[in-house]
Amino acid sequence: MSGQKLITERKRTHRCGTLRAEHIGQEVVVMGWVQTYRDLGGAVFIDLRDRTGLVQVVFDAGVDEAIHAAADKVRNEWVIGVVGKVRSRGTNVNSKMPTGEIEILGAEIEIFNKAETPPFAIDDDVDTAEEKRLSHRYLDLRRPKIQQNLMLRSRLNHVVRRTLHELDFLELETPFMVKYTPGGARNFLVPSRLNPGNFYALAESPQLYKQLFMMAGFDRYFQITKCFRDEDLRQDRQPEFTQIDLEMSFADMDDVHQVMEKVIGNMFQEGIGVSLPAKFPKMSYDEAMRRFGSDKPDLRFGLEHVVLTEVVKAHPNGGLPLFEQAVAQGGMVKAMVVPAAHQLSRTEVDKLEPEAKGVGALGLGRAKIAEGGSWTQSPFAKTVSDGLRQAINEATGAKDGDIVLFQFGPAKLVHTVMNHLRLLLGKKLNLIPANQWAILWVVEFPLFEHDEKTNTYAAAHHPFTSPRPEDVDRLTTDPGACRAKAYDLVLNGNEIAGGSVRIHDPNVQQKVFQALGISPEEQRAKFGFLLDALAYGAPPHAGIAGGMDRISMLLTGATSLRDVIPFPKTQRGQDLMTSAPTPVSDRQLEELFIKSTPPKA
RNA sequence: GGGGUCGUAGUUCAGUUGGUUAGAAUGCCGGCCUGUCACGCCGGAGGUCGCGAGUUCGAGUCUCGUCGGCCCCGCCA
Repeated sequence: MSGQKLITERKRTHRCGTLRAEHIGQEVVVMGWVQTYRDLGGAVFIDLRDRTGLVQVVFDAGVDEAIHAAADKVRNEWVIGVVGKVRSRGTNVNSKMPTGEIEILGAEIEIFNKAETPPFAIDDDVDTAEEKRLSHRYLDLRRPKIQQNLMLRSRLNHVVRRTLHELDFLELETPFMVKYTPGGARNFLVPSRLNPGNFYALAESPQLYKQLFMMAGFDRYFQITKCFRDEDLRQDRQPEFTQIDLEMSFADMDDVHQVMEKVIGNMFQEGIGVSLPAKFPKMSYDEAMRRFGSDKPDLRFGLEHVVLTEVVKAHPNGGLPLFEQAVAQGGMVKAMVVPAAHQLSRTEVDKLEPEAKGVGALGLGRAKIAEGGSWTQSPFAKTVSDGLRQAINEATGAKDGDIVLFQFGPAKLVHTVMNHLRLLLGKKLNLIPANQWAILWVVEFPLFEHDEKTNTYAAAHHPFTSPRPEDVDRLTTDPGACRAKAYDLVLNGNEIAGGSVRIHDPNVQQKVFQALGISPEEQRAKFGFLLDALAYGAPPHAGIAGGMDRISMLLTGATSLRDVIPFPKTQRGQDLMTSAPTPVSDRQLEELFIKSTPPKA
């Protein structure tokens, strides 16, 4: 009853979850793991599991005493093979199982392997601590839901490859071990034994290499590839992650958008049967910040922001000195209306204040609109002038019973806090509809970000991003006002792709470097090879990189990246199964000419 | 670097004001049972209360530290 005969001679004929009424009468060979066994004395029922699902096998003592005795010993998670005839369950159909119309009458059983009792049940319903799941990831990966996630991801990979091949893209590879360049995300470093004291960096992205492919004439490149960033982890951030990376020559922004719309559209259609619009709507960065305080707005619900800066300016001495002060200092004032219908209580509003403070706010201004448009439950109620109050009511559209939340101060902080509050209330008030997909391009990003402390500019995307043609002259006069030919793809409030048109004109590139304060020596040291390549005949080119993990997460309905990555790291970047990273021996370090000086415990 | 939260049986959790032998469900082991599919019934085993100090006559419970999981801010060109 045990051995390997089913493997060497009989071979598997079907996968468990695929059997249906049409197979009735056939003798089948199935193999898998024991999900559950139900021993009724004279009959043993076993639900056998493989990646396609479950099928019930019955071992009947009345039919075959010996096989029943063998099946009687089987336990959960044992790996077995079964030969038997598919038969109807008659009146005992289980409508909850896709295979519930049929069962296999076991005629032969082979036990490939016994199993220890698993530390947690292999079941989607079991709410096991993440720590336990990750330390026994090979068991966690047996759970049907995560298997379905990874099977969907496999299909998505296939769809991406097929779509891009159809569009004449070449799948080309780039190195993981690359030159270290400062700026941007922290790099993981790899010591070079052959070059003592020198290090490679693990690639943050294939960015420079894919541009070099364009300069080499490959015209259209793509790759589904790992990227590495040594930054802190989040629910939607892992230190190694997968990008759908592509680049195309003789292309402008719209060409990249069309390709990506096709790729994402096919992923939705073939992955989960959802049709997205052929073209995705566009929104400018400025509009996104103004209306939502975020460059990745979730358009599935309202609670839009209203900028009141101009309203405050138009009502000098309006009785809200804090608002006026913020405006006078170059800041902004924003409001958000929570309609009366949501019945947000005073206590609930009070609870928002610590939330706002948690993301940097000094406080949370609020007012409840009473009959006739007056304000109550508000620190501003007594001082605000009738004129300013009415103007704010009008600008925000706030009506009787509505609650208005305010923030004022530096624009960046106001946006951050109001965005946080909007997302928080969206969840709290159940405003986010299920099964809805809000996708859009966010375009016209600033080319540079200004650093207040050092009064310098940094590349908002990366230093090879092309400014809009009409902004090229401003590179030297007013860098802060330059807009980039850069774009992000946003789905339900998640950034799922980002890219840009690249600079192919060495003169423009020089101006950008100047604006960034990167000296010619520094340019050579960091990007010499790319500048050389630009000088040898670079085609106009543009590209984008999509976050495969995040896209998979959204399409599977998972709430964490860890549910679509087979072997993820914890928040501290550890692999609980292998316990990586670990110390290494002094001898290994010596060989690499490295000294390690971890802080003492 | 900072904030929040959690850690008790294999698992998920409960555990009162600090007070007898730390409980439940499920899983596991044994027995019975031929139509179960959350099978049922009977019986049994199973605990460094994350770890270390401290307070106390007495700590799962209070204090401090530490380790780890998760969420967030900073960070992620």
